Amino acid sequence: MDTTAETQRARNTPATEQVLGAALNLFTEQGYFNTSIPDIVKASSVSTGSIYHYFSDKEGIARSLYETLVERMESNFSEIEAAHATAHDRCRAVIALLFELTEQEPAVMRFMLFSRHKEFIPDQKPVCSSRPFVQMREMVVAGMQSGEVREMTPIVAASAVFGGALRLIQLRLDGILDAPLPDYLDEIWQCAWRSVAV
Amino acid sequence: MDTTAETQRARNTPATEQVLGAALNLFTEQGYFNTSIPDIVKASSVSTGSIYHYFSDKEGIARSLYETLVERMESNFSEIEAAHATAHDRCRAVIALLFELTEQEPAVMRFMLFSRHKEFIPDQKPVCSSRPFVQMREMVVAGMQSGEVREMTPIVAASAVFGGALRLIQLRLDGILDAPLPDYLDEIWQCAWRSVAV
DNA sequence: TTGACTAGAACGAATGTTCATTCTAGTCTG
DNA sequence: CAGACTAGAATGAACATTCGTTCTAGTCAA
Repeated sequence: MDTTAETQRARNTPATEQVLGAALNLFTEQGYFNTSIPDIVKASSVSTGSIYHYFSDKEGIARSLYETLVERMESNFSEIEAAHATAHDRCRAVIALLFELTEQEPAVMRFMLFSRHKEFIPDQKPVCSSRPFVQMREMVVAGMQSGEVREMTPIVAASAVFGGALRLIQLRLDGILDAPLPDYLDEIWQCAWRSVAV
Repeated sequence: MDTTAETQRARNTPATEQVLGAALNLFTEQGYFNTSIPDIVKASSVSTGSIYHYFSDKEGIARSLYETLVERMESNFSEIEAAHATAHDRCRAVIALLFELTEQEPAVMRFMLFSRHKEFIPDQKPVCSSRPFVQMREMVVAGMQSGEVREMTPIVAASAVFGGALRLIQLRLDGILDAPLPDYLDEIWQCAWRSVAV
């Protein structure tokens, strides 16, 4: 009720989109702390004054960005849950989506998965406890209940299923993997599923 | 020859140890950019002047820390390679070691695995291409050559083997896992190995 | 043994710069 | 013309780094 969440303005004007887009790129290329407001001004062609008109402060830009992207991921995952019935299909679809997103919008992925949000959005829980990650774990647990996935500590199972894929995403974003991720989808998925299937 | 690497001083005086220890804690607790030199002065009981006597600058502290820890990990892994003959045993030992280290010295692990070094040590390759990670991949490849591990893209195999464990480490450091990691060693190792064994 | 001399180490106040944020003034638009 | 929006100069605080000085311990000459 008295949380800072209410402070959020940031409607979807072209200006805010400009700012969020520029901030996303700068934050992921150089890091949040190496990005100054003047940098964002230059990259977005939106003036200091306007930025502070739409956002409470620099942190507010990051918060707004983060919330938007988490929501997007959340609804992506919900669609997947609706479109597929089995844990097998759902988990595979999640990995396929993450792989494609990484190729299409690396900055989004970098910001979501591999930023230390805590450092610049102080009152933020780690990504791992954000809704999308919870959804991923729920998919695995559902598979355990339906008998597709062997009985074991749920979070360990989830780590086994998604760990390899997340690792590949990191390697790809770090430039260690040359081929696009979807090329590896079948291979890593076979490993992932074999590791937990009954 | 003209690289900055030579500039490194930082012998092992008590003072430098103090500074490195304090920096490790502060960097991992609050992040590099949220840590000021005065913070380090307070936490280490070493004066500003002395810090600049031993280290070229703030970045130099981080560099020194990083290099020390990478070397340590490197030699740990070499010992493991010497002590075990099969890919199976080596990889398992690596995970066991990482799990124990995470419990014993979480800050070390956090700094090594989950900091965005690029952001504060500009000329640093991503961790994933540091020696220890290469060693991990080599272990898997060796296993493929010896017939223990099924034929597949090496880096995908390595991700499958270590991905789950690394994920658990992250979850543990983020406070999502309550039990100490070694409790999960058998379970995750079974998954990991099953995912790539012939 | 003493006292002069030296060099490295330690100190923390002073400096200059960077940067988030604020302010004042101006410009559209309904 | 009123209110939302834009603009960019001005402000002030925080910070990394420098500098002049002091301290400590070792060396050596007499």
